[in-house]
Amino acid sequence: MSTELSPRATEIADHTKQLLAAGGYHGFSYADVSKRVHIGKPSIHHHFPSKADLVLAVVARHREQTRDGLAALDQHFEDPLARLTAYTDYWAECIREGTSPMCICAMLAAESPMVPADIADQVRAYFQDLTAWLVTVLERGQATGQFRFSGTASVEAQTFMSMVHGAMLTARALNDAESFQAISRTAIRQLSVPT
Amino acid sequence: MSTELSPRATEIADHTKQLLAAGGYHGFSYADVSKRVHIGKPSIHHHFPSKADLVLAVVARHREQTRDGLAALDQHFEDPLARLTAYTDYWAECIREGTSPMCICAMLAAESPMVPADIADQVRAYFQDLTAWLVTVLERGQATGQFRFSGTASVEAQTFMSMVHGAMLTARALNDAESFQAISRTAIRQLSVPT
DNA sequence: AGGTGTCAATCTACTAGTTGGTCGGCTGGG
DNA sequence: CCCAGCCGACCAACTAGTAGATTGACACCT
Repeated sequence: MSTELSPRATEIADHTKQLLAAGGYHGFSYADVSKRVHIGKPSIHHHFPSKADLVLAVVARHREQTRDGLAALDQHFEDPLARLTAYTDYWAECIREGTSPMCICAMLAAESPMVPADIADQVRAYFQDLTAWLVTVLERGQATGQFRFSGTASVEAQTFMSMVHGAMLTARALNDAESFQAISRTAIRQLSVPT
Repeated sequence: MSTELSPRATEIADHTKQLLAAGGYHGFSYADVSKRVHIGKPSIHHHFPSKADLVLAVVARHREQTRDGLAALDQHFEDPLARLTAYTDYWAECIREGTSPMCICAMLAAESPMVPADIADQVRAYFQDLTAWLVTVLERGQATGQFRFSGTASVEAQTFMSMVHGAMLTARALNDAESFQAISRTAIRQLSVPT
């Protein structure tokens, strides 16, 4: 099911993900990747024929990792509020530590008019996956009476997702990793029924 | 005060802004600009010595335009809720019509680690300007009893701003301009006291 | 056990095209 | 005369991508 990648290919994909998070599709080159992996430039073409192939593989991996991560999160937490908080806390740590300081799909969404179409399709699918998960969390929270919102769960989920991705932009613009956490907490509080 | 630009320089800046909105700093070249303005590539260097100069000028212009736009909006509307709605409606139309389908500062914020430092500084200033304006609107709305929120006005403003920029990403990713409007309305509703 | 074919992985050397940027000269209007 | 505006020609560096040769590990057959 999940496309198996050789160890080297995995290494290349991981470094590409970092470069992608830093500067987007047009912000890195094969030379950048080859320098980081300590490998010749043509060797990268051996593993991933074209740049589009490489980035596509990275995005596909990111979708899998996200799907697995959310599933694991669902197993650890029953409570909808705890799930939502765990999700934003995960990103807060990524941003604070500097490991993946930004979601690559948010990055590619911004560039989406200037990116190969099949990559844009994967990015759209990621946004739909994430929205779907948020819908289940929000609906469950509405059922337990922890969340209250007026619109459909779908639009409410899109709003929350937008806030998370926007908070990544804000944290970057202000060069202040902590603001992501503050913004996320506020967004969750807005959904929560006052205790 | 505002850096006067010659007609040609203005034309160049306007086209650059479009290209910037489409693909970000690394997503366009001098050749792209020269093709659109129907002018030689070196002529652009005559008006803006380097790419950094060009983009810096475009961002500075965008800051001015935003400042003027928000001031005009403040004059037209007294009501805080009306101001907030007018602000998101403005962007909703830009996105729907295709004129500036995305805020260039949101774009550059994403790329900010890979962009010349003085441009990143301007982008940060834009985010601070916008936050400051939102703070005044939110505080006024809190005073009139139209808005209710639990955190500080500053964090609440950052949250709203993040939601707007994130909604631009979502609209792009889903390739659905209408979703921006739906998300914005939801965000405003979350702030509003139920009537 | 020894030879042989296959194949992934890597390299050096190269391509054609693009990048941001420079230089010197041509124009037309004040 | 001067000077802003513009252009053709050029540059070094970089872009994604290719060609061809060299490794070394594994499998298969005798």
